[in-house]
Amino acid sequence: MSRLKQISEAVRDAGSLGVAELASLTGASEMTIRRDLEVLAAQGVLERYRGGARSLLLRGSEPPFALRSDENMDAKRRIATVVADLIADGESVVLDAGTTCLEVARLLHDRRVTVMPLSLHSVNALSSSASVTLLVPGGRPRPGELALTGPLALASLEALRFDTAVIGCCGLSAEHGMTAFDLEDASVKRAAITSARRVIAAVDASKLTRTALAHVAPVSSLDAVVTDADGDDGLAAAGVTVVTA
Amino acid sequence: MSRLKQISEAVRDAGSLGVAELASLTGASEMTIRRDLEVLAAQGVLERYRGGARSLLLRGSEPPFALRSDENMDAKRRIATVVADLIADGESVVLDAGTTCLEVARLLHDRRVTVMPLSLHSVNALSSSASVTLLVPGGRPRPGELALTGPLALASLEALRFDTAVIGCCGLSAEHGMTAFDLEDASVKRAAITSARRVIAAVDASKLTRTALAHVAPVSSLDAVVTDADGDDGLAAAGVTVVTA
DNA sequence: GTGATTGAACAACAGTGATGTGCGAAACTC
DNA sequence: GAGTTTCGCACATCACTGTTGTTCAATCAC
Repeated sequence: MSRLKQISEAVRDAGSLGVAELASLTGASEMTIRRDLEVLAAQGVLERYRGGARSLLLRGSEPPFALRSDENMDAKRRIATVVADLIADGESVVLDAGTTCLEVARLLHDRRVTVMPLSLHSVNALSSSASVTLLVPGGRPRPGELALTGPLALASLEALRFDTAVIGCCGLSAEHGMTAFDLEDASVKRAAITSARRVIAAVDASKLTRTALAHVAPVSSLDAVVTDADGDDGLAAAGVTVVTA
Repeated sequence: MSRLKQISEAVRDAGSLGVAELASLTGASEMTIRRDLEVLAAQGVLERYRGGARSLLLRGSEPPFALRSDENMDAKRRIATVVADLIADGESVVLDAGTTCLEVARLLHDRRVTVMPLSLHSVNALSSSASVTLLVPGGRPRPGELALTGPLALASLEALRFDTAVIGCCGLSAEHGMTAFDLEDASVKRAAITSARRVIAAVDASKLTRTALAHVAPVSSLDAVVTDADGDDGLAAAGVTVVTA
């Protein structure tokens, strides 16, 4: 686990922590801790005060993109590989924001497909590709996540129809369906689902036990769920095709 | 001048050149030349054949973004500084693609403004800013340039109204007005001009003697031209405010 | 006022990317 | 098909960048 993540979790669990304590916890020098705290404060994870920092992470929110991006890489890669295999050459795909979908974008780099990513991270991953026809949706990028949201994003999605939507989410269960932490995100995901003929959810197993604030869609609107470990989560019983990577 | 640029010009001037000749010209090893030619071929600058490469640069087109980006940096920076000073805090700005406008984007990074850049390069330059309200237009990024074009881009521009448009161009003269190499680009620039109350052209002096294929707008639609050296180009006589950086 | 905390400057360090060399493989010429 | 050229992979080298730790003067909180 990266030191940044370690600090962010320690501060979140304790509410607030001093620089010296974090230094002895991580084994790094105090100067390094200060620099780390500065980075985390810029990401909105915590708030500096003289001598330490206090957590700003709400219970219902998720840690920022930079801290999630290198977590569970194995699972994400395996899920992304399966998703990429489900996509045929020539297809048009709308690709959700999030770290798992970013892995899918990387795997599509040399494929002959049309892709509209809903986050600038994926746009950047694909912008150097000669084989991908890249479409950028409009919108306002949310800081850190760089997910494109707002009226411009919705308008872009409404103007187009895709073969497949690849959607990540923050929570997925047979009972509550697909849920997201952010209301804006939820409406963009919904628009993406509406504008696609086939919907694939790419979800690591930790999300299958979780439910977030904003409802996106019922499981009945999903054509397939790709995940990394099978739990008895009731999805299959609800009639969804579950693929385990 | 970078070796890449040197190679690209040598091949363009000669039509085609061998690896060995390029190696002795640049002083680099043949292996390095091969790697460079691979890069340039990927950018569409030239075409490899066994033993050498043949130029693909048409006379009427411009060299790709990567080769222009570090040319005339001084002039671009000076122009960009003046342009940034013309923009007041709180303004909404639509920012054209191109290397000069990218410099403007960099200068706006810590300002309190709303910006819609028309190229992904500028989007990336601004996406880490906490003070800029960033709006991404939709569109299809042109390879290399990453300028957003097409119906999605036009729709994004039509949906919004800006205080100021900062436009770069490939040619500008009192007689032919503002011109661009690419037809798609021209229509995006036109839409940007239409959706802004004030139009600033950021143009280095080399463009003032040139005219490109696609007509964008007459000089009468420009409120100010910022350039780096004054020639007797007739712009001032045509009633345009010319600012020399 | 006093002691802890901070941030800037500098040095050491590891990681990354660019370049060159050697060699076997592929391709072109005759 | 033999000989020659060209190619690209693998590895060593080098410069550069980004990270970390140390020192010290300035700043802040009490």
